[in-house]
Formats: sequence, structure tokens, C-alpha cells
Amino acid sequence: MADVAVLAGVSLSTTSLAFSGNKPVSDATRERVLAAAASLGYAGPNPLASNLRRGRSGVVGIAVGRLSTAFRDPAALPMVDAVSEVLDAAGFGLLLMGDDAAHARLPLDAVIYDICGRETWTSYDDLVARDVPMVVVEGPAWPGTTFIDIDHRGGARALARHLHDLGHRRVATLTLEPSHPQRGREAGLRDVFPQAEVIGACASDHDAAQALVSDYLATEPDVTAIVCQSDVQAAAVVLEARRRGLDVPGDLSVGGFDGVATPWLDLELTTVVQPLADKGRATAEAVLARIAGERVDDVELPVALRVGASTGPV
Amino acid sequence: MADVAVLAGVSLSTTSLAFSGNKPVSDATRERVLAAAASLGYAGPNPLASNLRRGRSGVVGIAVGRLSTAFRDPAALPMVDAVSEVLDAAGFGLLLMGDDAAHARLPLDAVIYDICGRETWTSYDDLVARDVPMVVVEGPAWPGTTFIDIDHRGGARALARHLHDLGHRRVATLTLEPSHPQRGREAGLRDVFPQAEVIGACASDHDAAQALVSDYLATEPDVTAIVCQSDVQAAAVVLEARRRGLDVPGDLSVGGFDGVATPWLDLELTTVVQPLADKGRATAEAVLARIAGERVDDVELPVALRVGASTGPV
DNA sequence: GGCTAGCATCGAAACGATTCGATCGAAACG
DNA sequence: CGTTTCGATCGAATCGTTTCGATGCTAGCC
Repeated sequence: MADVAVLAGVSLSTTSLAFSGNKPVSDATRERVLAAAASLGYAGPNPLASNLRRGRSGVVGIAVGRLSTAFRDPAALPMVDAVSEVLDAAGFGLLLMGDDAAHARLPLDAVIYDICGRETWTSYDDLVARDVPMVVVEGPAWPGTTFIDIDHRGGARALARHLHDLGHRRVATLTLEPSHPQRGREAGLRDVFPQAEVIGACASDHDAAQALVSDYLATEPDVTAIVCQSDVQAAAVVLEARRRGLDVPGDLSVGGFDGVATPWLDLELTTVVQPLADKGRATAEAVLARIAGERVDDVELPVALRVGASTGPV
Repeated sequence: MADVAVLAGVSLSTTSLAFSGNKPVSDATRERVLAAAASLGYAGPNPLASNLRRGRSGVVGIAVGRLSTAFRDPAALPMVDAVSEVLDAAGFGLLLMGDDAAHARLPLDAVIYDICGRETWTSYDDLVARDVPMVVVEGPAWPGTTFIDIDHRGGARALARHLHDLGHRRVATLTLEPSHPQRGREAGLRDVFPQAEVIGACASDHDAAQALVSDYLATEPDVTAIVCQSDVQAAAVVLEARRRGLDVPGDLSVGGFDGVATPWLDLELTTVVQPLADKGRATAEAVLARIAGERVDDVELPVALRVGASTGPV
């Protein structure tokens, strides 16, 4: 940059300003600087140096655990997509943080913890020590973090009421692996069906859900509805029920959660639709605000029951 | 860090060495330094400063286009997963690069372009100017980049031969949107069935494929097999064929590409299995080598035909 | 014509580490 | 006991910007 300054006949500071635009520079000067840069093959301020000086890297970490697990659930993508969109627009990039890596040396301006089932993350203490802002999505409300969530309990309760209204009284549920959202969703169900039987817990994964439900249905249980805690699970339950000759919703009603597309299913699920993109945007905005040093309030987003064709009267 | 040095009674350089381990430091000294750091609440070297000095950020960008599109295809995840794993182990993080964002200011040590249909990327020129190493996976072989690919053509040809051996002569194909892999796969098919009819082109997306095939099958075409260029497409074709009362593979054989799991399908697809994890590892290793300044040869990985239950004799 | 504003520019001081080459001791050797 | 060797430690230079406060200059105002 110094060479560019000399060639353009201006000072180093002016050259910097010409690139960053942080203070007014006359058009003539700016053009002279850019021309000099071009002729010297200078590609603009070195990001590393710029980062040090500004105390900011423009990189935001997102901890989602193993990628293939985290993104297998179609609910994850639109959310991360929205995060990425907002951050991109603000000039920030999104860095995927694997499970256990030593991210201590990476230049992170903030970190997002998304749907983390694990109650502890190896990096948490370190990030606290470094004073890196953290935003937790549907996870435990750790001290010092900003918390973005949806109304798990309210949504689950609405779905349960819908089933109750249809006359269902004997209901079983397939839960997620122990994690934060799981608790609220199960609680909402129990607000209406305190006795609901737990079939088992598994990730939002087709095979796992199908296996659990297959075993369960083999016992010819006396239930008229199964409430799942994700749409992927619900889709698996529908397919498995049919495979066993049950009609959905004639013989069995099935409820989901998330409101994602299940194109391989020729039936619209009754489910609790959560505003995935809004959640992502709220998350990204919280991140930006915290990076800017502002105080940020926790957020809880509403959900909506969508009645599809997978539930019906008893 | 200077304060830590003073408190520990050593020089700044020794303190740095105690943290980085780049040169031997006596155990006693290291402990003293770490203790001093702990008592001062010093969380280790500032990554930003470290980055500038070392000329490296530890961040590798991966350009995949829009996330929700890129990761909807289950073939994408295991590959990125493997990339992330290798990079993590080497202390690098993976930064998702959206479509058009200005990543110019981000501190990137290298960039991966994955399966990019677009022939140009807005960031390419800039990265060349900055001299950032680039690795292109299944994309165009731009000058200066390292190229990781699989044997699209050979795989597609093997699948085509398999169908030919089963007696098929009238074959149609569903192609991907124009992009690099598409070309090789279609070429492989035409090595055996030069006249194969193109049903249409769409992304590796269930709905899109189903729509295309639905229209096509409505014309009651005179074909005995449909070759798809991804498993997601193939699964959609199977379901759509069945919906129209066709038996697979009795009335129609269907071939895929990728070798990913399609758990919602009760039938194993005949497909070309590509080594997704190997591809990811090869990519990450190429990235690391190029960051280290080594010359790296292009890579082409083999694929394998897997005969499942979606193809059968005419 | 003198005075104030305000814009463009500049100099210099950070930002917080890493690393090269030199120095200092103590152990190993003959 | 003198010399060599090697590991631990240290000083100082450097990485390439950004930004604060100051300066000069022109334009506008009464």
C-alpha cells in the first residue's frame, strides 16, 4: 500500500481512506489511487492487517455439530440460509464449526450455537474467556449468551389440542434426543395428554424413526395418534404405518413439527410450522448487534399449527 | 501478552513460544507463563495479531452457492463433512461463501469451489489477484486452480452398459442443469446409447424431477429405462412411475448416480456410487498442500456401479 | 477584507503478536 | 580443566493496515 501511495503521490493514510471510504476523499484522488493500485497489481488492503487494526475479522462461527447430522434435517437449511444472507449483506462470513475442533486460534467475531443437544461445548469456556459474543438458538441459555427460540411448548400444545378436538385420547409420542427443544415440545403435548406414552427418542432421521416406530407398531399398541417432534420423523411414521397396512389418517393420525417440505410423501403433514427464515434472520441480527456492542434481548418466535391430511377424526 | 511476560518474569518472545510451542521452552517456564496468563485472565494469543504476523488466518472458504440449494442434495453433505474433518484436524475452519457476497475483505487462506454450475464466480478474479489458492471440485478447470473430480463418464458408461446387458435399447435420461459433471455423465450414457432422449434438465431436487418425469410419462413414451444423473432424481422417478401404475423395474428400469441413501424409498437404487468422503478428503488435502505452497496434481477418483433393485431385464 | 467553516490530506502512533539471529549457561567430551 | 555443543532465552524488527488529531486551503459570510 505504501508503494501505491507513493505512485499516486499521496500519503499512506489517504490511500487507506481511498480504499475503505471511511472518510471523504476527493474523487480525483481516489481515482489516482485506484489507478496506481491497478498498475502495481495491488489487490486492496490485506485483510489480515486490516483485521488486526480494526479488531475484527468478519468471521462468525456457527456450531452445529457434525455437518452431515446437522444438515440432514431439512429444517436446518432455511435457517442457516437466512443467517448467511443477513451476515453476507453485512460483510460477514459464516464459518462452520465442527464438533471438537480447536477453534481457539481462529479469528471469530461471534459464535452461533444452533440446536445443540450437547449441554456443553468444548469451545464455550474458551469463547467466554476471549469475550466472544455468543448467540444460542434453541439451546440452553448459558450465561452471557443471547437466546433465540421458538414457542415449542405452545406449538406442541396447539397440535395436541387439535388431536384432542378430533376425539383422540390415546396418544403416543416420538421424541427427539434429549435437548432443549425436546423439553418444550414434550411439555406442550403433556399439557393436553399428560399420559402420552413415549415410543422412544431419536434424531430427526428417517431410518432411526422408522426403526423405532416399526418395533412399536409391531406390539399393536392401543393408540389412535402418534405425535412426532419433527416432520422427518412424522414422514417416517406415516410410511411405516402404511407399510404395516394402516391407513393414515383413517387408522392412525400422525403429527409433525417444523413445517418443512417432505416431497417424497404424497400427503401433507399436519404439523407445527416454525418460521425458519425469521429465526435465522433474528439470529443474524442478534449477532450483528452484539458484535456492535449493543445489548440484545432474547427472542421467542411464534409458531403456527398447519392442519394437513395426516390427522383425522378417530 | 507483555503483562503475562512480566508477571512470569520472562521475555515476550519466550511467552509467545510458551503458547505456540514453536520452539522448545523448558517445562518450568511454560508452567510459569501459563499460570501468569491464568491469573491475569489472558486467554492466549490474539488470533488477529497472530494471523497478521503469520500471514495466515486458518480460514478456508467454500463456495457452494445458496446453502439450501447446495445441501438439499444428500450427496453434498458427506463430501463437505470430510473436508471439514481434515481441515479441522489441521487447525483450519471452513467458511461458507454465499453466492454473490463481497468476500474480498475476509481473511481466506484458500477457497474451494464445489460443484459450481456457474461458469464464473464473482469472486474468482479477486482471488486470483490476491493469489489465494483455489481448489475446484467438479467444476470448470480454471487456470491456476487445482482440480478434483470423479470419473463421471466412466461411471455413467458402466451403468449404461448394465442396462444394455439387460436388453434395454430405448433409454431416456434426466440430466442435471448445465454444469461440468452433467457433461461427463451424459457423454458416458451416449457412449452406449447415442440416441438417448433427453427428458429435461433440473437440479437434484425431488419436486423438480418429479414434475418433469410426470409430464414425460404422460406421453406414454416408448422407453424401457430412464437414467438419471442423481439419486434424488432417480428416487423421484421411481415414485412417479409407481404413481402412474408402472412397476419398477418390471415396466421401467431406473438408474441413478451418487450412491446416497434414499431411506424413504423401499427399494435400493441401481446407481453409480461415488466416493464422497474420499472426494472431500482429497479436496481438503489439496487445499492444505496448496496453502503450504506445494504443487498439487489434479485428482480424478474412480466410481463403482452398484446394481440394486431398480433395474431389471426388459 | 477579515473571519469562520469545513473538507481534503497528512504524520505518527497504535493493533498484538511471531521469529531471526544472537547470547548465555550448563552439560558432555577428550 | 578447556573446549564444544546444544537447548533455553532474549532483543529487536516486522507483519500491513487504520485512525486520531493536526494542518492547510478554499469558500462563504458579513
